[in-house]
Amino acid sequence: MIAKMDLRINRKTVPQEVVEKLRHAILSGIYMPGSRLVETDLCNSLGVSRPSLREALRSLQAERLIEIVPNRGPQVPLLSWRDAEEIYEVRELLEGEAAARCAVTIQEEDLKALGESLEAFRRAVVSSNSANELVTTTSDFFAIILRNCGNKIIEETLTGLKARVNFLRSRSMSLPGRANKSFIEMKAIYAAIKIGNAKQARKAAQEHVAKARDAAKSAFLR
Amino acid sequence: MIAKMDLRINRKTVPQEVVEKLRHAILSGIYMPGSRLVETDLCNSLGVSRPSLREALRSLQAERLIEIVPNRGPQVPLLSWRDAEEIYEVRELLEGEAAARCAVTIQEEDLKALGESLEAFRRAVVSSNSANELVTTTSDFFAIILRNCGNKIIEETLTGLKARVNFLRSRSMSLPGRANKSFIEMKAIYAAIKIGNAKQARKAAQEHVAKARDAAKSAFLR
DNA sequence: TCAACTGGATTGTCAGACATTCTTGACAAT
DNA sequence: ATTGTCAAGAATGTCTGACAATCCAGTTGA
Repeated sequence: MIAKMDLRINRKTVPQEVVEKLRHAILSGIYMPGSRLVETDLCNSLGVSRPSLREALRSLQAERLIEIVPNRGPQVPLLSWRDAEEIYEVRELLEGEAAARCAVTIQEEDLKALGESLEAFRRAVVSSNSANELVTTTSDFFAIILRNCGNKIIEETLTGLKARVNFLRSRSMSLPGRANKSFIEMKAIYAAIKIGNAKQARKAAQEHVAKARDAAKSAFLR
Repeated sequence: MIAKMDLRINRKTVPQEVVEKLRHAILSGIYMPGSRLVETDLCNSLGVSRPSLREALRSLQAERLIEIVPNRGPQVPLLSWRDAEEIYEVRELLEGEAAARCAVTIQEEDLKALGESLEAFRRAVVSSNSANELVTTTSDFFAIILRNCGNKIIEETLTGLKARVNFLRSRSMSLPGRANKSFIEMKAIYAAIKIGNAKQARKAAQEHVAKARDAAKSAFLR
């Protein structure tokens, strides 16, 4: 069977590539929160000019992945617990909504992909060798829900929070037992979506976020 | 009485100023949706260099105020009705939440400001000389609610939608009778916040957004 | 009529330069 | 010992100018 071919040619511009590389670097913790990013150094290690780099930095700034203080340059922002709490509050609203919508609109094919990503997460939980694996599979699971919620604004908003959410996930997933509980909650979301029960899907998603927040709180404040 | 002094020194950088000017220009309709923005022209009229301008364009792109197609440059995006609908859906969720939170947390001083901005809107409705006045006063009213909702993410998200929301407002406010209905709805939101009733505030805000969507729909599809 | 081509317009990208501002360490004053 | 002042060095803010890559429209030729 031939997979859907992606005909989009994406010739990436230099700033776009820089954004992706830096985003990945920040997310994987190469640059510690609070640390400053020196333009000249970045230019050298990335092999791009300062104007291109600075365009990329502006994009990352808009994504809240970095802060740019005038005359001090860019730095990776620190995440306070209150910041994290606010993120969970918004997630509870929007991911609940997304799951509910998804339950009614998702197509067979994407439902299958959702099931597979849940299975991938399960495998990551039982093998539990890599914290990173837990985060990416969780992230994939919710990304599929977002793609199928039928509202681009919700999708964009939560995608914009992904960086920080994954950062929080990497902390809470390391708590003993959290990954497994997380799996049970996600299974409930999947089940509700599968039977097309919007109300139940919203509730399950909101509960998951609430539990995730509690876990993150203990991981954060230790 | 001495007003609260703002001690923040805000020395603005060139790109920041460009962002503000272009944002204002786009919002006030100087650049029509779909029209292209030519970098050289913008540089000349703004009196800045291309690198500075391009940094500003990246910020505006992240705000979804412009689209940048590689090798074609920036342009003001067209807003489809589906796009608008999605915005109203998110507003219903987030502005409802914001109003509810605001009802419990707002301080005396800001409540007063909220009342004043409602009064300013009323005056704009009765004089009804300027559509622009209706939009800015409405926008101010909700901006105060957002500032006091206690969640920066919600505030940022809805602020990011402000451009397009105001565009839609300018259309629907021109419908006969809409401005007045809008005032009644906003008065209900204010009343609920004033008595600190979160549930009622959420409901009023959601109802307002729903009505605004209906109005926008008829204005949009005519 | 339609395909191919060509020239101008526009964007993508870089290098280099200089003014401005911040940081830091040293040194003087209280 | 703490505070204040100052200078050097580092980093950012911003511009100019240049050239390659790409797109678009009008022209040419079949």
